[in-house]
Amino acid sequence: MYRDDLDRFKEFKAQAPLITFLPTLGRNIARPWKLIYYRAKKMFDVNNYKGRYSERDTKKLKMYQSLLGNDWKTIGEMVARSSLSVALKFSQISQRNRGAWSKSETQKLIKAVEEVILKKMSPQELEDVDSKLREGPESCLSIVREKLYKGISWVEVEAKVKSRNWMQCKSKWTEILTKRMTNGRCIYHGVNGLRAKVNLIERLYKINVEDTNEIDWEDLASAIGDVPPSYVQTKFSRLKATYVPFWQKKTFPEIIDYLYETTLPLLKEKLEKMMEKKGTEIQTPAAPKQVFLFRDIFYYEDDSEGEDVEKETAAHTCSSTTLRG
DNA sequence: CACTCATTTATGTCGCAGCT
DNA sequence: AGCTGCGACATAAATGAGTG
Repeated sequence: MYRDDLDRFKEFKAQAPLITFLPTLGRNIARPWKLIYYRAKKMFDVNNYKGRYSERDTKKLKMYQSLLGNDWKTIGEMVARSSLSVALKFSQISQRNRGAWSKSETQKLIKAVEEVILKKMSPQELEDVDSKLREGPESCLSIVREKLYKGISWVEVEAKVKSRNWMQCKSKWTEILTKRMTNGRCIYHGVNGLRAKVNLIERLYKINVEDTNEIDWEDLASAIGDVPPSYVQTKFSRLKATYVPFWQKKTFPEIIDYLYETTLPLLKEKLEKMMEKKGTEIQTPAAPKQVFLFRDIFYYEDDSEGEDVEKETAAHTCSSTTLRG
């Protein structure tokens, strides 16, 4: 709903002065006036929404920063960007690595995430961890699912990893986590991938919501398997972009309808063909686990490429499944 | 070897909370 | 009251893998 207002807003952008428009807007949005105001302000900022930085912009930015320090406001004006944008961009380019993650960087990341998560736990929980540790050397430390991807302070992680900025860290972590949560199974590959897509579309159609932000991705994840919610989001984004023409001009329900009516049959057909050919070896998506063993997530061997590193001893609590059809 | 689709990486925006 | 910080998101771009 906020989205719609935004669009409405944009149309007015050219003609109506902010003052006359604001009260009208606020009336039918269920948000504090303050938030509306700041939102609006951003929207009316001509230096916002400028897309990617060109080489030249980047250079200029670097130069101005070395001249002016972190005076983002001024710098923003000079390169015609919002101060926010400029500050973020700088954190991304300043003396940081780019490209593929090295092994040691990855290790550092995992460690950093672990530390940050532990640090954030309540004294109570820490107590538990402690006593568990005392019980036995390799007793089963476990961690609640959500803690693995929610509420992590990425800025802290960035500080520990050093060579990457927080956003890079976050993407990378999602990737690692997805692998480890699914035990390295290729959940979105070949037949499974198709199955997952079909599931996803059907589920989306069924829940019948008006807007993206009403979707419970966590819940939807079971359509694909035991993955973090952000993974599902990415997949949906992809699905939409590859199959729905002009999706940018469509509303959310329109997109879903298109996927359901047009894309779904297509995918199903493909799926059938594939199953004939290769025989059926479909994996039912694994049921989401509420709790994970620490050692299943935070380990430090290189599982970089290749197949899943062998896990010694399946753990008691969680490992029940490797569902094969 | 080019084409297609998946995966990984990069980069911009959103919106709430909390600080000054 | 006005800002700023930052986690959550969305999506673009680059790279890689599979296949006819």
